[in-house]
Amino acid sequence: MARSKEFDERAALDAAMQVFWEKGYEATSLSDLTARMGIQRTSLYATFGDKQSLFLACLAKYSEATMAYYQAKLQKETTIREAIRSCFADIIAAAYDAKPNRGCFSINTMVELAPHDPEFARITRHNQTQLQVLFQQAIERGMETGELAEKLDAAAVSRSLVVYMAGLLVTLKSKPEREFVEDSLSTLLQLLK
Amino acid sequence: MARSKEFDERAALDAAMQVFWEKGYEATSLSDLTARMGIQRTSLYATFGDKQSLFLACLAKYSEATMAYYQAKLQKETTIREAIRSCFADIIAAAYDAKPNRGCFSINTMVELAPHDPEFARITRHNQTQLQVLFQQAIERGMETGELAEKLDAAAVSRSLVVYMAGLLVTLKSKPEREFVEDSLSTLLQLLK
DNA sequence: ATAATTCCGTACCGATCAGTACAAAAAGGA
DNA sequence: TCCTTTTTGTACTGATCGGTACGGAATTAT
Repeated sequence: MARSKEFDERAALDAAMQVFWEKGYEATSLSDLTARMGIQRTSLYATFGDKQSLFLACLAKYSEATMAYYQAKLQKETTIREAIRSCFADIIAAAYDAKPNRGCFSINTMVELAPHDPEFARITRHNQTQLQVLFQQAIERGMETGELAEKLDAAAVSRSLVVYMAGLLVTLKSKPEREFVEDSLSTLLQLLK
Repeated sequence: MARSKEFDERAALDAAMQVFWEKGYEATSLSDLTARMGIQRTSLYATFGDKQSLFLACLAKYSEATMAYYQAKLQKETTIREAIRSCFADIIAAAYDAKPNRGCFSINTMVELAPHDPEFARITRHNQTQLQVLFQQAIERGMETGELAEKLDAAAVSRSLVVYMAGLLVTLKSKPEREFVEDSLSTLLQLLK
């Protein structure tokens, strides 16, 4: 038999995800990846395939983690309204903490790759839709419990929320005044009344 | 004296803008630029400086044109509400016509360059703010004429609008179902009631 | 210990990148 | 017509890109 791998595949994939998330696809070089992953070029190709395959694996990993995060968050808070507000507030808080501000991996990919590649358009569109469904289900729960008004169109409102979230993630990349995004968020949440 | 330029500087700049708008900064090569601009490499450097200088000139040209477009649009329509709806409706319509979907040059730049370059963060943030002011002024006019409710917070609502617009431009890059974005838009415009 | 098998490190591939040197060509002023 | 000045086209620079060939090192089974 042969020797076994000397590195942790999951850890390496996670490191690659960080690089792609921060720099995007084109701006990330194979040297960037191997340096951060702590493995050699040859090992990378043998384990993850070429650059695009690795990127796809990273994006999938990110999507799963993110969906699990939002699913948990939307069920934990005391009220639906507060849960949703908390999702957006966390995004704002993270943007002013992190350096540099990475935003959302899926949204970044949507901007960089979706327009020229139908496969990436499909994947990122799917991620967006998954998130919208989570919001819709949360809103519907809120309507059932009486927390939210019965007249709400849960599908339409949740669609507004995810479109707005994409806008928030993008806008934060320019480091606007906190007041700017916080005012916009407060206003948006009036849609839940 | 010497010979005069053989090409139209404005036309060349406009051509460069189209390429950068469509492909972004990094993905655009000097060869892409010279091919579309119809000039030689040397002429490009002599006239516009290096790649980044040319990009900045293109972004400035785009911003001026876009602001003029929105300023005119927000004053032309019959009602403020309809004028604003029309701004967003045009974005949606353009996204399904154009191939590929270029979105907004300034927003694209915000995603690609702002996180790693404070100068680009400043420029794109400024563009975003300028647009927000246009919306705010329009809303204030609507409140004065009685078209819109007096209780509106024009600044906060206009901030929501531009954040949402960024989200719309980004979301459209994944070619979602029209229903998706149209539902979200109808819902968002309830903020103007 | 030895053989078999897999991983790892280096060094390289052709292609392309942004940017430039240089000389021929062209145009204006005299 | 001739000289000066600028533009233009070609060909090149060193660097970096994604991807790979290949041999030595390490590890397991025999």
